[in-house]
Amino acid sequence: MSARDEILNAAVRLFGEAGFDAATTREIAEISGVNKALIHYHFKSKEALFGSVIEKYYSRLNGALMRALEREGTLKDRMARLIDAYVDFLSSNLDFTRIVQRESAGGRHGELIRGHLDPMFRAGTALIQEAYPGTRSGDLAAHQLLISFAGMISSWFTYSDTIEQLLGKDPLSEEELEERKRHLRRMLDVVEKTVREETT
Amino acid sequence: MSARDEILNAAVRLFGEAGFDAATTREIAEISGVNKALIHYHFKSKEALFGSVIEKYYSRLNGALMRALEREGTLKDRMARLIDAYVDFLSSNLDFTRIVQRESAGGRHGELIRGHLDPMFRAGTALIQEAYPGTRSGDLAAHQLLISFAGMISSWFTYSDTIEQLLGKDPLSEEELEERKRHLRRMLDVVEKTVREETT
DNA sequence: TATTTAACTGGGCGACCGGTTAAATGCCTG
DNA sequence: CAGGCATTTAACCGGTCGCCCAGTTAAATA
Repeated sequence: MSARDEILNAAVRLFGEAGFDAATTREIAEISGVNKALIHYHFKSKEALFGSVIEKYYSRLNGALMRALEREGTLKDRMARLIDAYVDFLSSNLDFTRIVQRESAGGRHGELIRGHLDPMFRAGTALIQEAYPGTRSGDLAAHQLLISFAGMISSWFTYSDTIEQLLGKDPLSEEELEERKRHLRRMLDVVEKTVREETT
Repeated sequence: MSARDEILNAAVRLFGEAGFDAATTREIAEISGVNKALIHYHFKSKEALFGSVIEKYYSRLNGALMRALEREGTLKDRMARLIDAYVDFLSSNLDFTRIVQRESAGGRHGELIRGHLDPMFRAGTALIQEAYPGTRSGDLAAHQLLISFAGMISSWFTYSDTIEQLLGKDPLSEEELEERKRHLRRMLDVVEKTVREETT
């Protein structure tokens, strides 16, 4: 692996574990087995390094979600796949997940995160509204549903430590993640049925 | 107001706006119109000050949720009130909301947050399981439902900036918050009906 | 009035941070 | 083999941070 990639890997790990401020370029250099001056050679600054990390992972996430959506099937099937793909991506990139959660909460890098989140949200609401015209307004409006499902998904990771205490099991294990996915599909089921009945 | 309270108010604001690391004791002192050494006189350290802030607001949150639960009504009514009270508290304490969101994501203060979250989650699951024995396991298990609703509620604040871009309206305004509450109550409606039917 | 106690002040220290510089070296390729 | 890019080394800087300490003020207590 190139030194540049080593730096990126160490960066996402440290940013995820400690947060942007507490993560030092010195430690990132140490972990990636690279001199700290090299970080400023490849990336101009700590901020820019952070931006590269975000860019890299959002690009991957976007690809994963697109792939899940583009395959054939009913909208409900594609949505179920979308949820699965989202859960899979977050659980496979826990450091990134933590970074996004921390920084999207009104941090200095909120703009960066928002720039990636916004088109995804727009695409999502448009998709729902096309299939279910009843969701253009009302208690089950498309944007409300989207935020709700996004929250249901991310909360499993947000509260993972608390859930572990609660269940006595690792919520990030393969089994528990599958159970969470079943729950989410079931919620989709229940909501979709209601929305469908209201439209007709 | 006592100097101690001034410090606490400035602290929750700065911790919320900038995060623990970026918030400096000097600026907290400046905002609260107090000498910076006084912070270390009243609270022993920056960490301890942070702990006092968390303690203060979780104590209030606990009180608000308890009050919402203890009033009479069916379980569903009490749950709807619980959701309302949670939304009201978060929207009235946005700095605290941001702090919790940031720090609960595997930060250095995760333990502190978890210590408050854990008993609330336990009480919540127990409540659901008592009323709906069917939620002791399965796709709509009590803990899954609890995490889902917690996520639905907090996500409105987590993504508030993105939602604002999306809707062109302030999601934290009185009107939009009421609309969000209606959505949440509707989700509760739909889910409760399903769980009730499955139990019988 | 004398003494204690708590609240508060100003100054500064030591540590660490991100970033810079400049010279030297390894390494691949044309 | 020449040239250019990647990387190392090591010293350094300006700035900021949390925190500590000696001392001051003022009100309560004896």
